[in-house]
Amino acid sequence: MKKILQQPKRRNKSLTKEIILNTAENIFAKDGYHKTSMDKIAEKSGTSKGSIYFHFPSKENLFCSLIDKLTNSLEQATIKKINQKTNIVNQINTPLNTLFDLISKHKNLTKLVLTSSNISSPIINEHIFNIHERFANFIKINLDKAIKDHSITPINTKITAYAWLGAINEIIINWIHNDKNIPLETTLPELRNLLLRSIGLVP
Amino acid sequence: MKKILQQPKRRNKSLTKEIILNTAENIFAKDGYHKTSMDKIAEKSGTSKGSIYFHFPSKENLFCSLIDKLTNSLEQATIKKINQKTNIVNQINTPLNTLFDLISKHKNLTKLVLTSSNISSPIINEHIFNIHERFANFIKINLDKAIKDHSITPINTKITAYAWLGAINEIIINWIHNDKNIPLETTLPELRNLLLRSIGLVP
DNA sequence: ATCTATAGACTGACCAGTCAGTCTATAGAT
DNA sequence: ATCTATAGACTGACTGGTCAGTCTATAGAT
Repeated sequence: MKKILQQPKRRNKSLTKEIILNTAENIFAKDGYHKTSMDKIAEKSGTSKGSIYFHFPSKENLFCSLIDKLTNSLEQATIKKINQKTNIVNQINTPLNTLFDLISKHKNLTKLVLTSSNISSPIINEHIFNIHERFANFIKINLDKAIKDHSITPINTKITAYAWLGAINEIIINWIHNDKNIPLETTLPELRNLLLRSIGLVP
Repeated sequence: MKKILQQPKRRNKSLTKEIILNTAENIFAKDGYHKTSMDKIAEKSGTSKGSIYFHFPSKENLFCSLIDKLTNSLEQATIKKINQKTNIVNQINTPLNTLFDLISKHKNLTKLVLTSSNISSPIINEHIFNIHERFANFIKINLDKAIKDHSITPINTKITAYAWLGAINEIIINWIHNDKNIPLETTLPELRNLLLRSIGLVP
């Protein structure tokens, strides 16, 4: 057996896990899932491959953990805002503002989440699909509420929710792609009006 | 050097190219970009790797050729339909019908085109982005026309076009994922109304 | 004889995941 | 206060496999 001196170990409990997550976040966001190797994450995080596999069972799992972390914070921030507002227009406006604001600050990550459909891993695909479902459901529930209290006329809220989700995604993806430093917020008024009109409200 | 007898060659000019394209289409659609190897395409098509690389310079190029072939036929079919119709409601309804009809018949391929964003290849990403742009532009031009002849009130047609594209995509992706044999057409009336309302028309 | 299409063995790079072993903090015994 | 023993965090060389792309040989057409 070879005997090669190891580097001195860090001793910070699972602060290492946090370091790995943060590094992975950056590299995945920059290079995408397939071009990111576990070796690179180990190198850039100043840890080691063994350490990564000590904290995460697989690359897929690490990736899903990341996506969860991100979408959870998005969801929490948006829910907090929507509950403060009473009328339907503000209920659309305010969370959309919050969403756009957060997204502007996490451009690469958003791209990662929005476009990681074709990773060819059933596990990840299912994960991403569930996130879409969660967000669509969030929209649906709020539309259902609005119908119940007669703020809007009855419509198929499931289809509407998915259509809205897709519309918002596409606007964001397009904005990410053209990084011309135009703030995402400039599209907000038009998009909001579009969404409002689509459920029969006149902005 | 080993000397192993080759199989007899096929002699069909560049019918081979067509065979390769068709086989690749099926495998890419079923397994996704990364899980599809050139060896598998060679094997399943009954040709060889050498033959594939004779007809296509790279895997990326083969994939892009495929996407082009598909989107071109979609675009052609849709354009043909839209030009026949005069009033705005039919101008939305008819091509949407055609689109949904074609998509229903090419479920796997649609999935392939709609979700191949995170392939981590700059060339393919750019290609896909251009296709989005082309489709959005197609919608935009028709909306602009409608504004010009006062069928609808002025709006930001670029944002609207991308929002529509995203909405339609998301509905389709969702339909593909839940393969419960529910025909895609059932979502059509609601989606069409949604789109119409979003530009200020009352269905 | 030359050109074109084809076959498939081969190369080289890359990479997820494993494993045998190392280091360090601390709990409990003395 | 000092001395183990154990747990748990960590290391990086290594393995086994994959796969895009290359190369040489060759069959048939002109």
